[in-house]
Amino acid sequence: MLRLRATSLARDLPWIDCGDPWAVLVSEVMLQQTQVDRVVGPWRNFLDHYPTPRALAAAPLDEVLRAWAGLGYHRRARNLWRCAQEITERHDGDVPSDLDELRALSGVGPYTAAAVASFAFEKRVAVLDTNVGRVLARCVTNRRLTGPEATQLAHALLPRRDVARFNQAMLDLGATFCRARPRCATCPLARVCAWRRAGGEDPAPFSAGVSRAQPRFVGSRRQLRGQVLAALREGPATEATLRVAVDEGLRPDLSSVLDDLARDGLARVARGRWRLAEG
DNA sequence: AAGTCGGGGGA
DNA sequence: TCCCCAGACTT
Repeated sequence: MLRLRATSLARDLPWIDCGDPWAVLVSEVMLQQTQVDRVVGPWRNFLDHYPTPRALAAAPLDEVLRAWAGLGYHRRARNLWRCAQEITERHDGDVPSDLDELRALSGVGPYTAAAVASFAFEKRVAVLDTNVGRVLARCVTNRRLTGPEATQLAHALLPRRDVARFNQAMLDLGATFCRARPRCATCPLARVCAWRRAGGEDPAPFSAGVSRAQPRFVGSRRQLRGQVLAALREGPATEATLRVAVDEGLRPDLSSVLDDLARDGLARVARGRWRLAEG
């Protein structure tokens, strides 16, 4: 049985034990596929602007997208904005504590729902992300796990109490030692790690919850989307103006990317001028 | 099951 | 240069 105890190895992050479910929810959405170091600053700024779900729900989307600057994955910002409206309407402005009610919110998937339920409400649920996925595959089982296997195993490992602390410790282990490229030399679990003891190939790749490799970013449509949104954050612009503002090699995809942004509800065009969507 | 979606830091 | 990141959603 894997046993973890609180140690000085735990990371000290501002949303831990902050006592505000909304602040926890915002942090978890920002942390989707985004490193901790990149989230801390924008998280403080965002909560400064939108301290409650009602405050975010009442804001125009273009303003929210400007507050999102630096985080990427801009559909998360729109989803969080819609999420705030759903919380305001369905839950009287309070972040729900029920796992299924959390899961029903826009932009809240299995990971985020479990994280908020555990970290904000002390619910007895396991969080499963890329960090935990690697710890389960390597340290606990030395096996590539299916989704149901990983979910069941993560829950079975939960201690009777201090569940939030346990979940946080699993995340910290994965982020500090059991990384994609593991640092076994200093890992506190190396002695009991199933993979270390057995040797052989790394079971983590393609195991449940573990992030998959992404296509290259430079030269991609994603890069162009980012450049277009950066330009639109400054104000409305014609397609011709945007074309000059983005990298030359990306220009052939501009019209297509603008259509995508409109379809995603992030931008709109009127009388030939593009701008961030207000809602 | 596979694609799509940011952008910067580290090796 | 390549690799990685506290996932969610669409097709």
